[in-house]
Order: sequence, then structure tokens, then C-alpha cells
Amino acid sequence: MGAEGHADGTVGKALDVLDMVASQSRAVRFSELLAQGVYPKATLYRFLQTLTHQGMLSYDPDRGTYALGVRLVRLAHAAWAQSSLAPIARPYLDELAAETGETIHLAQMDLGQVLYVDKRNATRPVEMFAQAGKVGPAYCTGVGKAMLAYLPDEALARALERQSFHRHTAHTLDTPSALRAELAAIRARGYAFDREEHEHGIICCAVPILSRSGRAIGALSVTSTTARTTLAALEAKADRIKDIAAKIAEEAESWRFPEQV
Amino acid sequence: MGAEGHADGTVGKALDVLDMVASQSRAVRFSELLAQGVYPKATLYRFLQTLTHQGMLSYDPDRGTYALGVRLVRLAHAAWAQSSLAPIARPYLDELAAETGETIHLAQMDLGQVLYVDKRNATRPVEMFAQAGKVGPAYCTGVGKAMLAYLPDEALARALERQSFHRHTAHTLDTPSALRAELAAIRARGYAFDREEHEHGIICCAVPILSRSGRAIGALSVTSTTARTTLAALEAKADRIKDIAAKIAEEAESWRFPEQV
DNA sequence: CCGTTTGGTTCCATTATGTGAAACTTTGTC
DNA sequence: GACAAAGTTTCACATAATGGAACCAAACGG
Repeated sequence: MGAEGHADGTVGKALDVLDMVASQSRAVRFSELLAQGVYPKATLYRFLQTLTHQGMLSYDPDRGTYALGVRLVRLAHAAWAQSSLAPIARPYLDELAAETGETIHLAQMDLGQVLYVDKRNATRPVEMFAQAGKVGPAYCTGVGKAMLAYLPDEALARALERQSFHRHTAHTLDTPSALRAELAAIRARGYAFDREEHEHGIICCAVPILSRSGRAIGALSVTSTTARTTLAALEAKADRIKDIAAKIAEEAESWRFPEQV
Repeated sequence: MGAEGHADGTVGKALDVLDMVASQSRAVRFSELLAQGVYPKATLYRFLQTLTHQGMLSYDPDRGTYALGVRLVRLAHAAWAQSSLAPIARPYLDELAAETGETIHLAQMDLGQVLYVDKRNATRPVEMFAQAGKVGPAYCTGVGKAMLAYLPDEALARALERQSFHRHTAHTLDTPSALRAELAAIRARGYAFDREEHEHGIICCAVPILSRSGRAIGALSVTSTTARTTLAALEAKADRIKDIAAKIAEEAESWRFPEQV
């Protein structure tokens, strides 16, 4: 109905407010949120009350500011442990990182965008969570394209609509048709490249993590720089990455069964 | 109205459903949730649809199961960066961990329970997020008691009501009055101990992180085992922990101000 | 000390939204 | 092919969300 297209129902709106609070990098005042002009005063106020009462937001009475609440952290912890690939994939990422010495990314699809779920850094160990939770574009990253390539038709259509197709570099595929052609190539060869499409000098080789039914439940990539290596050298690792992706997929599959068959 | 007492409004109910999914440790079927008898079929169905559409849940069409969605992970990242003490405290935790070689905990209060926000492990670096989000009891942990001791009266009363006072070990303070006496002692000396009150052999020295107005915004502890050290040895570090807690408090205070005064 | 602005909270008539029993469709089983 | 179990859609109804406006409380400013 609405021009927005998303945010259906009261719940959707409330979650919108949550996102509004989350998108600020610090605790926010009521008026700051109001100034975004998304909801009228009384409505916004009620949502903040409800969310606070529910523990999804926390209210600092000293400052009159709202921040994300502890219930959210608890839910997130559960989400992490339960739904994402990360806990399963962790040892495999370690393995791949040790083997290649390069940066490793594990990502999942989040409504047309790429969510980096875990990461291993080439040089020194990096705090995991500082990286996890970052979102990036799908159309111009290795992991993004690897997952897009295995999306069912309607899901792909919806995802493509959400792409900005901003031309980050000279190599960025900035039209849906160019991307579709690339996706076909990816399906044919089973893995994706990032040919400096997102950032200058950054290249990667990415592999989808496929469920038994062929859906992309995530993607795994080895990333490096043009200064350190070449695309061909990365491609040489593709089979190994596919191996590991397959192992992760298999474990994810069996793990999802209820205790009883 | 409801016997439950909470879950006000549509948003509350939806979040309830989220919790229902979260409380199972794996992906759940529609019928499993339905069997809990909380909501009628159509209602539950609609909530699951909405939450899935919103990315708070993810639906696996192969299995027909719901799990917590990736949007939560994204929100968690924001929560981490924004509201908790963690980003501020991180370097200090590192410092303290390096200095003591012991396990360090950073916690916040969550409705009478303790939420572990960050952790440093004595032996090898531990993945942060795997630890964060864990909740524990307040009445029998060092960080819990340190925070309880600085709670305003009514908040303390409410918090005490929420304590189970389960007797985990022979040392557990298992009555409100015993705990209140202990809290007075903690206020007097400025730090708290855990004398194997939660787990056998686990001892700690914990310090509240106090805002300028005297509210406990968190707590910091150095934890060890009776096999490795003594309470007296831990107490020797108390001043150092207090120092660091004060630094964190100060930085947290200034950090909360908007860019302009 | 009192008008004024700014930021936050409450009211309440209106109406959009959520509700859930029941009907229906699909999928799996014997 | 009939039966059951699981999942999806419908629709008359009632509850719950909506948001303009009024209200309140500090913080200003003269």
C-alpha cells in the first residue's frame, strides 16, 4: 500500500524504529528520532515506550536517550549460535586462513545485501565481532555474487531491485543485465570473482555454500590484493575453497535435523 | 487480562514469538511452536510471516523450519558498537588481561540478571561474541553483587525479587537478608568478591563501573580458581581494577555526550 | 519573575489492524 | 485412493493502533 513498500504492519513499523535507533552510532534522543520525520510524535513515542518496555531498547533516564537493549543482545546471541553458519564454519575458517594466509570472509544474504558473518584476517587476528554484522553490497562483492547466482528466480528479482548498482570502481558491474550475465558464468564455473569491483586493488575468489537442495545458504571467500597476488593465483585455490564450503554445507545440513530423525 | 502479565500490544506478542523461536536451540517447525499453545494457528502463522518478512526470522523452505534471522546479527553489531560499555572498555580489558593473566569479565545489569558483555580468557584469546550475550544470576556472582550494591532502593527491591536464590554451592548467599548485608559490606569497601558462590573453585574480585551520578552502569571482574590463586591475592589487585573501572566510567561518561555540548 | 520556546508526555475520537474459528489446500501415509 | 496431519487462506468482528491536539516541565531570555 504505502509508497515505502516495506514496513508492513505494526510490527514492521516497530522494527523500523529499532533500526532507526541502531543506525545511529550512539544513544539517541527522542527528538533526534522524531526529526527523521518517519512517524508522528505520539506514534514514535508509543513505539519507543513499547520497545523499551520489552527490553529491546534501553532508556537512560539521566540523559533521556535510547539505545539498543539487552534483550536484543540476548536474541542476537541465540541467533548467532542457532541460525548462522558461523559456529559450524569457525574451525574451517581457521583451517583455510592458516592454509592460505589470506583474508577469509564468511557471509550470508540479508535481504539483497551481504552480511559478513565471520572473518579471518591475513596478518594478525582481528576481533571477530567487530567485523561481523557489517553489511555490504551484493552486486559488487565476491560473496554477494556467489550467493546471487544461486538464488531462485523471484528471490533474485527482488534482490536485484534492491541493488544500488553504484559504480564503485571502473570494474563494477553497474547494470542488472551485466550482472545477470556474470551470474550465469558463476553458475557455470561454480565460483565467483571480485575483480576490484568494490574496492581498488581488492580481489577475491568466492564460493557459495549450497544446501542439499541447491539454495545458497552462505558464501565463503579468500580475499587479497592485487599487490600481493593475482586472480589466477586465487583461482588456483578455488577447488580447495569449494571443498571447505561443501564440508560446511554438509555439517550445516545434518545439524539442522531435530534430535530424532 | 493475560495471566502472563507482560506481552503488551501486538509488538510484544511478536517479540514473544521471537523468544519462542530463540528458546529452542535449533530451527523449529510451525507445529512445534503451535503446540506450545500460546497463540492460535492463524495468529501464530501471521506473526511468523511478518517476522520472516522482516528478516528477524529466517525460513528454511526445504525443511519448513524457522530460525532466528540475520537482521538480529546486524542489530547486535549495532548494539555492541553503540550502547554497551564494550567498545570503550576493550583496550582496558586487554590491559588488565595482560597484566593479571587471569580471566576478565565485563558485565551489565539486565533486569536483575547479569549480562556478560565482554570477556578475556586467561589462557588463549576467546572469540568475543561467543561469550557476549550470556546471562547469569546476579546474587551469586561478583559482577552481579557489585552492581546490586549500587542500585537505587526501588530498583534493588525489584531486582531482589527476581533472584532465584538457588543454592549453587555451600557458599551461596541464599536469602535476601544475607545478600543485603553483603551488599552493605561491598559498598563499604568498594568492591565485591565471589567466594565460590556460583561455581565450586571459582573465585573473583569485582568492581562496579559507576557513572558520575553514582549509578552502576556495569562491572568489571578478575576471575580465577582456588587452584591457581587465593582471594587475598585477588584482593591485592582490587585497587588496580578500581582504577581501570574509573577510567572506563570516565570515558563512558564523556562519550555519551552528543558531539556538541 | 514571568512569557516563550523546546522537548517530552498524555488524551481520545476515529479507523485501520489484528484476531482467530473455520474452511481450505497441500503433503505424506497406509 | 482414502485418511490424516501440517500448513495456508478467508472473513466477519473487535481490539488495538493512530496522530492531531492539548498538556506539562524544564530551560531560556529579557
